[in-house]
Amino acid sequence: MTEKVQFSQITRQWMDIFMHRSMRGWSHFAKSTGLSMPQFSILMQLHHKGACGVSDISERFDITNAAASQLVDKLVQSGYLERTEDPSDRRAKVLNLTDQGRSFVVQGIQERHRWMDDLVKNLSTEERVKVSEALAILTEAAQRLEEKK
Amino acid sequence: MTEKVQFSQITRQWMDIFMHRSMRGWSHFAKSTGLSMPQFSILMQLHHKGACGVSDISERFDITNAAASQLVDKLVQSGYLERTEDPSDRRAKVLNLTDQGRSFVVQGIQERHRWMDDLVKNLSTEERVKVSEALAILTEAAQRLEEKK
DNA sequence: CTTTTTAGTTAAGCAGGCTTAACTATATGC
DNA sequence: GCATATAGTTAAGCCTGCTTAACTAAAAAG
Repeated sequence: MTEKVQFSQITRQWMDIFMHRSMRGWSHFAKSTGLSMPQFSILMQLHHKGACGVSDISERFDITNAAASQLVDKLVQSGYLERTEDPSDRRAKVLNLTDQGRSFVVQGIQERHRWMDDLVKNLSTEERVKVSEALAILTEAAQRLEEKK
Repeated sequence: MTEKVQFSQITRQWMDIFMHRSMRGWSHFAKSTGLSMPQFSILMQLHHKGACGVSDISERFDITNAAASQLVDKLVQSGYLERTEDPSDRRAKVLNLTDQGRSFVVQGIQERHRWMDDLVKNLSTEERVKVSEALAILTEAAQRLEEKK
């Protein structure tokens, strides 16, 4: 029982630190690119999940189709997104990151990763093995959870 | 060498999933409370770091004092923040979460934690021990890194 | 073939965040 | 004690995101 409580405490502590760090980092990075957070989030979403349509964006961010269309349009105008007609359904559009758009997101991800690298740098080899194992376990569990839903 | 590459890959994969989830969760939660993301972020910051002044907010979020003052004012009006005069410097204000403000943040954190709980629920006891150990290591490393800077 | 549904766009209008500029009030340096 | 710096507020104005409403065009249903 105390085991369980302690375990819970450990995960919570870690989450608090990690979430705070990554949120801070992302909003700072987005600002440095000159993009608004909503705009940048769309780029991230596309990088994470791959090509999609305008209505997927509106669903994902819980905004109207109109709002999504306008945001997407700005990103297309700015050269971060490519909007082509879906050949299988000519009403729909297929959104894709341009090279420039992708490079923005990748750059942001790398900055986040750098923090983790700094963290890990000072660990011993055994510690690193432990961390590696644990994160692999969690990643797998997350993927399983995703599928089930 | 391949060890190192693999390790790097594992942490990256985990970070991508975790960051994506938590960002998505936070923005969704903030919206459900009726607060804007900037407003909610201020509440989070106060919960994370404790009481501070208006200019600490402007520094932290890289906005002008004027903007911070206005955001804070809205939160005070809405009853989520308490703004009192600093007795040791009567120019300065001390910002504190009200009970209602704190409860919002805590509620958000708990929703994030629930995801992690779901993740962990399906792990074996040994796996849980491994995860627990590893997260404790990372948390400690993060705290050490914070101090050094 | 007509009706209805779906995907997306456009325009008007509102609300929010942010900036600059001007201001008040307190604290600090010389 | 006076000049300067610091903490915060207020107001005007801009830009962005978002919504509703009206619209186009294509697909699906009947």
